Amino acid sequence: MDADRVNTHTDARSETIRSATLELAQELGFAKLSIEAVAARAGVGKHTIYRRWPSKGALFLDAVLSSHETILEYPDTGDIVADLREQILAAVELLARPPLDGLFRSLLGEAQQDAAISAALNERFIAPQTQRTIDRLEKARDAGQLSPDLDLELAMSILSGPIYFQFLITAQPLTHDYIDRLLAALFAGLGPRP
Amino acid sequence: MDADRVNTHTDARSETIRSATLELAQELGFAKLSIEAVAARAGVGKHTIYRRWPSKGALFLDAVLSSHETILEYPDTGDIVADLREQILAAVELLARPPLDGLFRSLLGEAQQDAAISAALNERFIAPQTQRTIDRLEKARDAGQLSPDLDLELAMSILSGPIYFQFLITAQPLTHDYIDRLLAALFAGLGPRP
DNA sequence: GTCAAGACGGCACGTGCCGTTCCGTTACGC
DNA sequence: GCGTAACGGAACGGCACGTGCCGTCTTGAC
Repeated sequence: MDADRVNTHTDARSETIRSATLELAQELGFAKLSIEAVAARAGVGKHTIYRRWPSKGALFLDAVLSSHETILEYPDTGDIVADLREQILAAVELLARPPLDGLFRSLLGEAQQDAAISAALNERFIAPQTQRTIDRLEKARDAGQLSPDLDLELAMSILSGPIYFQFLITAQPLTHDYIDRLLAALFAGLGPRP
Repeated sequence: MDADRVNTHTDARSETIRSATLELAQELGFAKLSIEAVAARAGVGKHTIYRRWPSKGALFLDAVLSSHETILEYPDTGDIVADLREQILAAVELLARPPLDGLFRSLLGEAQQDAAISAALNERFIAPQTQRTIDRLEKARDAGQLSPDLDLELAMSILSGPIYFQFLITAQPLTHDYIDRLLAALFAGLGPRP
């Protein structure tokens, strides 16, 4: 993707703007966030913002993702279920709990209405996260812990989908217990055990 | 939920407004939709719209959901996998393909930023749909086609989650083949077969 | 050391839509 | 036939948009 579509500059002024954006987003929510308010809070002209980011959505995405580059690495203890559980819990604790939950939800919402945001979100967050999961699943498959003919991209959807569904669609709480029951059901399969 | 939160009036004028809303949403997308334009298209004063719906989002939700009351009923042939497959395909064909896909995506996006929309969407669409799935799953469990200790709400998340994930997050196409592979993997389970 | 070029903060502008108010007209219940 | 309520339409103040135009400050080439 075009590197200019979303600003990733590291100069101090860009950092100030990102901080002001995050502050205001926490205070007002994404919907009521305005470029004018960000400029005022950051002590910066509006031009300086428009020169760096093409839209409010792009600025917001960059601010949110830059603030937590934490790579949510995958543990590898050799036990795929335990490792998936740990990684999912870490992601849920970070993204589906205060203070980030509202911002992350807004980000996913905005991506539904702006193709550029959707693409940038995929490139900077979803795709890398997906790839790490697939890499870990591949090791597990090689170790005989997964069905040998399992499509790993499909497995990724199966693992992530119910979490996002709970987060975005039904707005039910993502408890540790839910994740344990989810993993158990997925590995056992829906059908009756012979 | 408060019945006034989302208008469901059936008078002719409300219907005209809903139609104008859908037309403009198709032409411009939800983001560029405005109450002023809807009022002009419908030949109606803005007050007449504000009297019926509290926000652009509420009007949009009502317009989209009212236009397709199609209840996406569940077939019951006795074969749970075949029935799930058919119902999922019907839902995907209706909501994830033109002309409704963009509108449905916008609706889910808006729900992430407006709690009232989220609640109304759940009440009018998500919850009923969920309940129909659970009812069908219960029959299947009683017939011994599902693991007897399966949590049916969890099963609902497991079935729907990957579809929504593909639709909202990765923006990958929802092919028939994908759905077949999804169902196969879910019923077989992720773990190795003994 | 000088100086041109560019980025900057600040201010103002025209535009579009918001949600509300007012006005004169129409439709309907009693 | 009369009063009430909803109506279409126009106008309102307000806000944020994105874009100009200032005068200042920074920076790098020579």
